[in-house]
Amino acid sequence: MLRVEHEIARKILDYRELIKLKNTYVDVLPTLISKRTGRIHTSFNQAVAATGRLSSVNPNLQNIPIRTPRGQEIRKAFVPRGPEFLIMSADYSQIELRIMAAFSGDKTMLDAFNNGVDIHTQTASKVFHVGLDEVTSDMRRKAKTINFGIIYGISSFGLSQRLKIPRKEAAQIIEEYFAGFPAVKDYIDQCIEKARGFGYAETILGRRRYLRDINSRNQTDRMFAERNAVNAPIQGSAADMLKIAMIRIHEFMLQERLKSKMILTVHDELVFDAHRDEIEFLSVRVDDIMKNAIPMAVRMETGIGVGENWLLAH
DNA sequence: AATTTCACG
DNA sequence: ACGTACGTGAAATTA
Repeated sequence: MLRVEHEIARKILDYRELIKLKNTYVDVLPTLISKRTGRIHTSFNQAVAATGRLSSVNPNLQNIPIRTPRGQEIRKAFVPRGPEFLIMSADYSQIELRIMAAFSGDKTMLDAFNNGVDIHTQTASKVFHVGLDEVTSDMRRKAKTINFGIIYGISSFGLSQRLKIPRKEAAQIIEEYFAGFPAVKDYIDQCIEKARGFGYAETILGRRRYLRDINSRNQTDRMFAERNAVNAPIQGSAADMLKIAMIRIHEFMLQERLKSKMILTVHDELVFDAHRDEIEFLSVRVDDIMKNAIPMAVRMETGIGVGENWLLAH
C-alpha cells in the first residue's frame, strides 16, 4: 500500500522534512556568517546553467525554504542590516508563461495576460470547457500543472502522473489545451524544427543552447533534446530579462547614490536590503525597469513586497 | 565517485 | 517496447 495517509508514511515524510531543513540549513548557515561582514555571502556561477540562468553556491541561496511552515521559519532569519532597513523583494509574475504567450503570439493567452485574467483560470476554462467564472479551485489547480507541463515539454504520461489520472485522460486534456491555444502548439513544433535545423535553441538575446541529441536515433535522448528545444528559449529569455534588469537597476542605484543594496537574485526575483526612506522611490524604479527590461508583445507584471524579513517581504 | 533525495525557481 | 516534465546545489547514502 502506498497510502501517504497511513500514520507511518506521514511520520517518515515529516521526519525527512525536519532532517532536511536541519542538516542543510539550520546547522550550516550560521557557521557561514562572515566574521568580517556579519553576513552570509554566496557566489554566483554565470556559466553553469545551460539555459543562461545564474546558479548560487557556497552556500546556495537560491533554494532557501519557503513552502512549509517550518521552512518559513528559516526564511525569516534573512533580515536587513539594521533598524533603518527593510527587505524588499521584487519578482516577475508568471514570467515564463508570459514569454510563451509573446513568442507564440497566441491570441487567447496574450489577451488573458494583457487584460489581467488569471492565466491558470484561463487555461482551466479552455481545457474543461467552462466559463471563466465557472472554474473551480480544483480545475485551476489542474490547469496550473498543465501550464507548467507546457513550459517543460509535456507528455501524456508525465501529466497523468502528476494529476494522478489515466494516461488517456491526460492525452485528452493536452489535446484540449492545444485546441484552446493553437498558436502555442505551432510554436512548440517550430521550436523543435528550428533546433533540428540549426542544432541549437536560442533565447531572445541570441544565447544558444546546443542540442547534440536533437536528431538522435535514440528516442529517449531525442525527446529530451526536443523538450530542451522548447524550454531553453523560454527559461533562458526569462534569465536574459532579469539580467538586463539587474544591470540597469545597479546603474540606477549607483547614480542615485542609494544606501539600499541589491543583495540577491533568485531566477525571477530580486532581493534588496532597502533603506526605509528609499523604499517608495526604489520600488517604483525597480518595478519600471523590470517590466521594461526587454520589450515583448505581452505586458510584464511584477510583485513587490517589503518586510522585516525575507518571508514577510513576499 | 555515483546515486538518491529534496530544497528552490 | 521504450521511458517521460525544465533548470539548479547540498547532504546523505550506496557502492
